[in-house]
Amino acid sequence: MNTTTLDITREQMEHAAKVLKAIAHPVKLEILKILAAAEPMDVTTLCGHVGMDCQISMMSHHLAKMKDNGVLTSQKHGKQVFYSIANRNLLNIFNCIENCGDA
Amino acid sequence: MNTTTLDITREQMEHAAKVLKAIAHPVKLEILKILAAAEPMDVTTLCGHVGMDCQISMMSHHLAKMKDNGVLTSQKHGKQVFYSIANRNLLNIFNCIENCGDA
DNA sequence: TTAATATTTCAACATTTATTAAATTGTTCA
DNA sequence: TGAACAATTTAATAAATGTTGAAATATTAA
Repeated sequence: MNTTTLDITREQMEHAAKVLKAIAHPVKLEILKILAAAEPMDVTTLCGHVGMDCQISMMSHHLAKMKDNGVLTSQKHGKQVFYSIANRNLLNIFNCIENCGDA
Repeated sequence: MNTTTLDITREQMEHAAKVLKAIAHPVKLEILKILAAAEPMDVTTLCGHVGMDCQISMMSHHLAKMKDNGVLTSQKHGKQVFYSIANRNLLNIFNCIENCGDA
């Protein structure tokens, strides 16, 4: 029997669930991927990278939720708002997921 | 400017989003944590470990969803159904999240 | 075969999330 | 000032999730 003791409190669990919810969406993962390659980036440019089915309002909603949950940060320069990844350690989730694809 | 190119297709992204959705919930993360320490485990025992607010029907729903998305596997022995983690690589998500807490 | 136990399924409902368009705010520049 | 642009907010609606209790299914044991 394989075992691993994870030392995580219930509160940490609640927090983790919020963070995961904030990124558990194809477009939101795409946003992370794009920012991983080139951050910071403004909303309109980001929307262009995501693809033709991207609407600026939807993008703004996604970004706001990710920012609310501490996944992203933002900085305003003139008319534009530039988003960045708050903690790039989170990007390890992609490795983790790639290795779990063929379960 | 920090950059990292992630080689992940849109399809992988869709899949990843499904997996993340399947675990982005405090109780579901708790289930993973418990199974990480002692798998396989039957539904009733699992429910006992989760705590007083656990109802067997709710547990069953959570387990079904996680199984549907390839996170868990199950095996029936007599009256009981024992659940296991399909791919323990997924547990790295916990490390990843612990390090991202203080963003 | 009936009773007891373990789990799933069903059905109803409340809550949350996603999507879209329109209205609003804030900034720059002519 | 006011036109143009970037982004957010609001509001309406659709879709997905979470929760609960009751009923149904399956297995074992009496």
